[in-house]
Amino acid sequence: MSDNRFYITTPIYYVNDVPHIGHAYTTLACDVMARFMRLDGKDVRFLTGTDEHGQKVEQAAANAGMDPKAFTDKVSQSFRDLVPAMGYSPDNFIRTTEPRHYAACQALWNKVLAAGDIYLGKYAGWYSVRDEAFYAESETEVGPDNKRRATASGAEVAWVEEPSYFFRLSAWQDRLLKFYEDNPRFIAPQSRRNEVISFVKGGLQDLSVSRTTFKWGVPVPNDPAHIMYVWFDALTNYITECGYPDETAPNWKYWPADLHMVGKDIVRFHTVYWPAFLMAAGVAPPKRVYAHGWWTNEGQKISKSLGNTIDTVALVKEFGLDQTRYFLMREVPFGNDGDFRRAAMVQRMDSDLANAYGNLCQRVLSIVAKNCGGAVPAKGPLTDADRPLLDKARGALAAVREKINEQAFNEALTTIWEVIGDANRYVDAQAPWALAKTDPARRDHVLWVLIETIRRVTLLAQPFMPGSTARILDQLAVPAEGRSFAAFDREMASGTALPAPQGVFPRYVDPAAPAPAPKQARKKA
RNA sequence: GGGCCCGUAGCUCAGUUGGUCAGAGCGAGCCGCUCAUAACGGUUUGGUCGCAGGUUCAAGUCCUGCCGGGCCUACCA
Repeated sequence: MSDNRFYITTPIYYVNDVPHIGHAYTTLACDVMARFMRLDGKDVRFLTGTDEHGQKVEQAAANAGMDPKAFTDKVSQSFRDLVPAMGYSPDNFIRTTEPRHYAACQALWNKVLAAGDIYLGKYAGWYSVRDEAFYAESETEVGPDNKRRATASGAEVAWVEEPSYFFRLSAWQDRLLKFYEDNPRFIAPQSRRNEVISFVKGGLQDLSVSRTTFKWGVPVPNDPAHIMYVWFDALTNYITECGYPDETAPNWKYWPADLHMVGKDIVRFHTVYWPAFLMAAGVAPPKRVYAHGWWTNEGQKISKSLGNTIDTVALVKEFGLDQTRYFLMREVPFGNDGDFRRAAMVQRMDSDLANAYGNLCQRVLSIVAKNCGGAVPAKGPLTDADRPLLDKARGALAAVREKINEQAFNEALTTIWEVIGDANRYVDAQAPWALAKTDPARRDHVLWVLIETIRRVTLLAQPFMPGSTARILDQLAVPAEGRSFAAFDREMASGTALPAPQGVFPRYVDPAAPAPAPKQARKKA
């Protein structure tokens, strides 16, 4: 709709899971987007939440001797706790157990039904409770214990026959392909887009969208023996938030979403089923779905059975919040799988943050504090030595914005750090400590250029590291209203009093031994 | 079986539509500086651009085959 609005969502997380780096990563990417867009003057809506329905939850609640709602109230808390722990800034945290969500699901269902794209049939097949999915017989195999399991997931399956409502997905193949073609940005990255198109071209089968084997979910209108398929329920949260079906609701202005951020495992639900549901109901599909990759841990796949899951909160505790956020966004080209290595984490923390950025701030600010009376020094005439640095800093906003619009977070950070690198080189080349004796006015001017450059890169780094950058901006005496991108070109005013500088990015301190790390720590693995 | 992606310096990766494309960062060695969080800067580090062919005046950059890694999907059953 209005290009001044920006609506971004995380998937809603299944409460039966324990939060891990996958959840944290998806939400972090959204948080960076949301913060950037807010700073860039957009009217942002950033939504995250939890998916609380389904047979697994029903069973888990029963096992715990609890009512499902009470149970989900409890287990969803760990996801809500992640918000402050990771510094996320969602505008709302939605839960599928909210009454308004039931209303939205049922309204969407009725629309699709009225359009003739939902019909009652019968489903028979091998069903896995754990996977919440039906499998073709060929997708299962009988193990030595005589139990049949899904080949892909290893989950036990049972033969189930039940009446079921179906979504007429088979009728949407051509319209979906047309939609993909007309909206080349809809699926990202490109490789995922290729996969989805290839999948849809391979033919689509009607989709079972209701279950009668359990109760914990949204009842099908006028046929409460049926509970809606979890994905029909879950995906709808994105429009529930906007007030659906009330298209006069205050939040409806945010729809269609600008970006659904998802992990690569749930691309299909978001790029095939979801736009088909919406188009069937006469609702505009979202503008873009970005499927990011997975993390491995020191080169190994992460799995619960291996016990090598990564607890992001523990990372924050050891390395710091902004350091962790920076690493996750910087280390890997967004969209690719990434490998978490402690050595790399420490490397980033020390080289990029402490040495390059933190030390730049510290060295410049301490010269200013000692030589310029603790105030922003006087700007003098610009020379050819100053212009390349200042020009690059000035151009960085547009460059970073371009990267952010493509979710190229690592490239956005690279762009910022190029300026930081140039600034460090500029310090050495200009040697303000030498100028102190020969040309104090020039010295002041050089320091002004540096402070101005630090201000700009720090403004741009805010979405990634909100806490640390706020502290640096405090040290630059940049007022709150000077921290949005609207103020990007508002230069530092000479004479402004500055507080005493303080280090913001410490180097990593090994809590164990003071012994230096072995030099060739990672030769082979 | 079909499809998609990838394999470039020790490590992580950039390399548009073929012709300074053989690069960056990190690590390591050497040198310099001293404002700073022993931080910063300069410089070096000599990679058959997975392998083998082909197209072209010219190919990491296009084509074919092969090897290796990842992913989507199908089926044999």
